[in-house]
Amino acid sequence: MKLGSRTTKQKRVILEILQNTDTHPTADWVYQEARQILPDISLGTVYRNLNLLRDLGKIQELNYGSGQSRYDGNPVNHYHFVCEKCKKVLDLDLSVVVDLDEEIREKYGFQVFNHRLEFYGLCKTCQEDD
Amino acid sequence: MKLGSRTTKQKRVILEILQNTDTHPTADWVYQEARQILPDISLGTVYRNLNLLRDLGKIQELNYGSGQSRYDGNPVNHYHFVCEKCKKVLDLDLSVVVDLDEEIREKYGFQVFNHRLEFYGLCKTCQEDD
DNA sequence: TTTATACTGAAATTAATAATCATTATTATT
DNA sequence: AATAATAATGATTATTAATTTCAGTATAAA
Repeated sequence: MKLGSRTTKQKRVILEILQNTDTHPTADWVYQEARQILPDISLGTVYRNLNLLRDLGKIQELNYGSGQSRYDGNPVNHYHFVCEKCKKVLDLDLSVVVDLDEEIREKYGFQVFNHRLEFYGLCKTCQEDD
Repeated sequence: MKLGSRTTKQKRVILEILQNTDTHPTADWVYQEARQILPDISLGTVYRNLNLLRDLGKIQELNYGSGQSRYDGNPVNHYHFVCEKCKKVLDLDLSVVVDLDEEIREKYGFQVFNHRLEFYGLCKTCQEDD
């Protein structure tokens, strides 16, 4: 038996929470949500499973600035917009630019696994009320 | 008088250290370097000035994963490659794709200030010794 | 239906960063 | 130059997010 091989209700609930939101929540938000379903779940278990699910490639961990990590239930690469005022992270429907990976491979000889692209600015609602 | 208005030797040394390296160092590395020149400088002062210089737009703070922040003495936008094995952060000489900002502005109505693009993989030396 | 061990909750621990505060140094004003 | 106002400092403490520990529990293989 190896790490991450057993299905537990905690693991299942955490993954479901992430797959049913597009808010790219923090570990603590996931914890609060999980408690609604499993009142005795601990924050440590949430962190443990978030790391596990990330390592298994089922979710993505996002980092913007030096704040806490955010988690994305969509494991497929896509880009994000981060509002600098309300701090919301929004999914962008842009075609992923794969040719850049190739350009770097050729130009520098690096092996490129993936890339991340994020945009920073003000979302629609935050532009209005300023 | 307002915050960040006075020139101190600590501030000058920290900025010079960052401008004379391309290693995108952590706060602690900057601290160790600064102590060679100013033995009594404190880590708190290093953090304070890094935040200040970032807010003044003279340096950039970089975040890859949930580890510690890295700092870039080049305030102009450019892209990075992060080696997942040796953790080195390398500058890339790619033309900045400004048209993407415009595309998002049009498509979503967001005001875009800037964007970040980073590539993850294995650098040349880490590809060899695996 | 026993056995091996992955996973858990609770608590303690770590690591990075920020805040506090009395003192010092810088700049503006006399 | 001397003085005054206050930004910045070093030293220390506090905060925060995240990880680790550990005895007990639950999962799944035998």
